[in-house]
Amino acid sequence: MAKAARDPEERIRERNMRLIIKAGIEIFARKGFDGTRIAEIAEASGLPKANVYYYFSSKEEIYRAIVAHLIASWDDALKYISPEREPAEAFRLYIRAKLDYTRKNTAESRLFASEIIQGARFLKKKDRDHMRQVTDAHVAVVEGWIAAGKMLPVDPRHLFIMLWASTQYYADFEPIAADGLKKARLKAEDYETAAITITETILKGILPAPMQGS
Amino acid sequence: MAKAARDPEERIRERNMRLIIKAGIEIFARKGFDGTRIAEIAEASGLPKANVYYYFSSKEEIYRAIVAHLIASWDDALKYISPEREPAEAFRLYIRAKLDYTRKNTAESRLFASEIIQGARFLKKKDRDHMRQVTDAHVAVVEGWIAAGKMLPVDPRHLFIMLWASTQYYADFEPIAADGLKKARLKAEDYETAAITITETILKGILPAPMQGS
DNA sequence: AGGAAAGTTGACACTTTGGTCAGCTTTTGT
DNA sequence: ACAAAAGCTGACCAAAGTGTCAACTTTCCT
Repeated sequence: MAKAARDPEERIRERNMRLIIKAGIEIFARKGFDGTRIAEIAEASGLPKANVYYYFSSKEEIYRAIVAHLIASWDDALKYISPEREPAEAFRLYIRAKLDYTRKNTAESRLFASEIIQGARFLKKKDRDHMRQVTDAHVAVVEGWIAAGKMLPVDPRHLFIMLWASTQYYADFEPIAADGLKKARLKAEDYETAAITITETILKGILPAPMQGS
Repeated sequence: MAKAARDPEERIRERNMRLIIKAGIEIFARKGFDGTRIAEIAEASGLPKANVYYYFSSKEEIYRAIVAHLIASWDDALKYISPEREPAEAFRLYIRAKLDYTRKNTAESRLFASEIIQGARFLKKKDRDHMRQVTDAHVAVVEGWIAAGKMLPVDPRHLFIMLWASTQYYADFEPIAADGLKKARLKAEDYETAAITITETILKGILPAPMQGS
């Protein structure tokens, strides 16, 4: 009897939890875990504080729910790095996808950055293992390409770090990026130019020089 | 009479302020502005809380003192990007200097990152203008190199962002960088490999292909 | 030596915060 | 229609936070 549940039309719960999570992402991203007040999340989601506590039993629970959700998106862009593809195409797509994600999910990206800077206190070992595994798999693909002579011998792990760094910077450090580009705020076209610059530069850096005898 | 001061041997004041600032950098970096408690800074610096308030009248004053100090170091590595140098040499030195700084001043680097992610609330207009000016000057140098055919036509502003991003990532996001490299913690040698990979990749990406007639 | 300036600090006042709860209203299945 | 389940919330703590202060000790200059 403890199991019985009300499946159909569980809309209220869903909607309110979504509101809370959404507000939480925004505020946790800007204030970090310790700096975030639940009252603020409540206000931002238009619910009384006690109502927030009706759905989540603590601040940590809200935060964990969000972080857990973020991990899932780690893999998404990496899927383009697959052995059947040519390296040039693969990296081109990867860079675009990553920039696209950060542009459209600025708050999530910042929240993740914030969590890491603050010492990755809420990243469970399981999550980190998962990320490591995914990375390992893609490192292997790159090593394959290098062995096949399709890429210059670059350290694949540092290469991935360069890509993560370059693609996240625009969203995570927008004030600095915008200042650097002499814009008030970043727009889609800036991300477009970024994609082109990063792609061209990195590709020239890792692909064998074209038309060259041995 | 308000001017009279005790110049010689003002050691106590200096020493205690240094202790407070040092502890503050560490804790602000990890917790952000809102997340930091003064009691924590007091404990970390070995002083009673009331003594901290004897030197600084508020949390914000400590924070501002630290941020102001950080701005000064923004220029340091950029000095290598100077017109008399060859681009290859300039970028090589710049990348090394920046990585070196972040490795040796991890907490400062993270504090700065944290401040930006949290919306650059305490970066004064004056500071941002200064950073912008410094950037502009170096963009001009790169444009000069491009005009002289010493570099491929890259968007200089996005290029600088790539460099900032790649060189800061290791310190700011150490947990992820370490996982990516399959290490428990980053050591000097990892920064060394990073310097090599970044330098080689970027240089190939921005320098004209060697030995090529038109 | 001795008085003034600088430094120190436990205790206190006041505010904010995370989290609880009892009782209310709404929704839902029958 | 109606009772049970789900949802809602104002009012309330205890704990933790920021900042103050009056009284004490140390350091410094002459």
